[in-house]
Amino acid sequence: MESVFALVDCENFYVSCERVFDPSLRERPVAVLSNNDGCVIARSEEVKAAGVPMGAPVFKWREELDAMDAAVLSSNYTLYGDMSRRVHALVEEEALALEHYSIDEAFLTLPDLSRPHLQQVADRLRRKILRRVGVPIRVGIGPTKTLAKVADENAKARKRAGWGPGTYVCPDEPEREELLSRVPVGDIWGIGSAYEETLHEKGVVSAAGFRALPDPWIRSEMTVVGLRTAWELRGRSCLDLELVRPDRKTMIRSRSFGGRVESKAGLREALAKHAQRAAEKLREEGRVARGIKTFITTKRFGDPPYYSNGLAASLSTHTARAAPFVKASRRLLEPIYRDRYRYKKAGVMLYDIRPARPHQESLFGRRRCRDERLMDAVDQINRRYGARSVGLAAAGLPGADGPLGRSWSMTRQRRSPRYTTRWDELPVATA
DNA sequence: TCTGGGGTCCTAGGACCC
DNA sequence: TCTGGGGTCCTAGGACCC
Repeated sequence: MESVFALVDCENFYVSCERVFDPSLRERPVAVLSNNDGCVIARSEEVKAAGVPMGAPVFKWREELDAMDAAVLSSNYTLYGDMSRRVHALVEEEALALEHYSIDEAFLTLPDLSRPHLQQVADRLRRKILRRVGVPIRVGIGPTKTLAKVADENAKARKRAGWGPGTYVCPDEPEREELLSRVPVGDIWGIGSAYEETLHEKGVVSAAGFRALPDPWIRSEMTVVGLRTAWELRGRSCLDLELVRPDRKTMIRSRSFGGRVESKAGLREALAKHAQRAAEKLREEGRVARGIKTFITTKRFGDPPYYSNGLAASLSTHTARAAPFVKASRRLLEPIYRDRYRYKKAGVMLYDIRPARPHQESLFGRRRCRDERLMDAVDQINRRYGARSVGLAAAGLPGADGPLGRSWSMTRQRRSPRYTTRWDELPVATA
């Protein structure tokens, strides 16, 4: 059966989740912040209209946000993750097949019906999610993923202009050409700021202009990735649904510091925390890793001089135990650490990851069993009594001031309750 | 004072091998 | 005066995404 692609995109997802459970937010502008409460990563329409960009540092926009009486919230990923699961489950009921593309987006395939018919399907889906989850979605439909994205963008633009409910089906040629001539080239999925600049220099400003470029030029300037995008815009599908998520190849755990860290001891503690968390995550996923890279950086804005460095190593065996990674992170810090820099961020990356095959870790069978039981116990205690109730001393003691002191601590001061995943944080209805 | 965190893919170039 | 022609593997860097 012929099929078409649809993209379901939750509108201002994090803001919408917050508004489901706190109706007072529905009448107010809302911004949701990144970890550390540093940047704005989700904005209600009012906040967008005021010009606050995605990723904007909140301190720079404090006045604007205050002036419009915006609610400024810390992010609550537990809540968003659970809401995302609900949306995906309902969308799946309507789909031939579904790809969980991101926390707030899903690609799906639908039967290739007439355009008015597809429009009905999209509108029905939107009503259903709104009624049963409370989150408004947009739906864009087209013959390829990239054109479904274009349709979704168009649905957004039309809705802002007061023309539609937030659903749109990509038309056939020649109307499609007319639509693409109005899409700025930088708005195409797969064209970021660097390629946008290259294309502008060539005098190409619209999606229609881009897809008309000769293949060899696109291939040489933008690799096969760019070429696929052009073909998709011409209606030839090159990107399939990814029905099973491929196993991850790397895992990064990193954080910016609340303040600045200069001492080696401070960095050591931070890296140990990250290594420990990464190993914990590995165990959660039933995987083991062998490669580890540590990196430290002073950040890029102001505050010179800039320094950034990293170093990688391979352990003697695949593992998911914390201690080898913590030890390695300490060793790898030595050659890259430089005195007198004010470090802003540190992290570890694990690579060479594969599924754990039970009882194959190393020759030291007895030792391994003991360590495995220890890690099981650690995970159980942390699940029961809260994250990081126990851990390695190298990663600092909970609540104690290690070398990192307060500069480490992550601020998340305005997080809303985890309404849907914690019994003690359920919303209360009063009659 | 204050600027997120986590991923993927592709290419070029070097090391090494036969 | 002259520098093979393939391969593979690895890494760094650049591009993109949400």
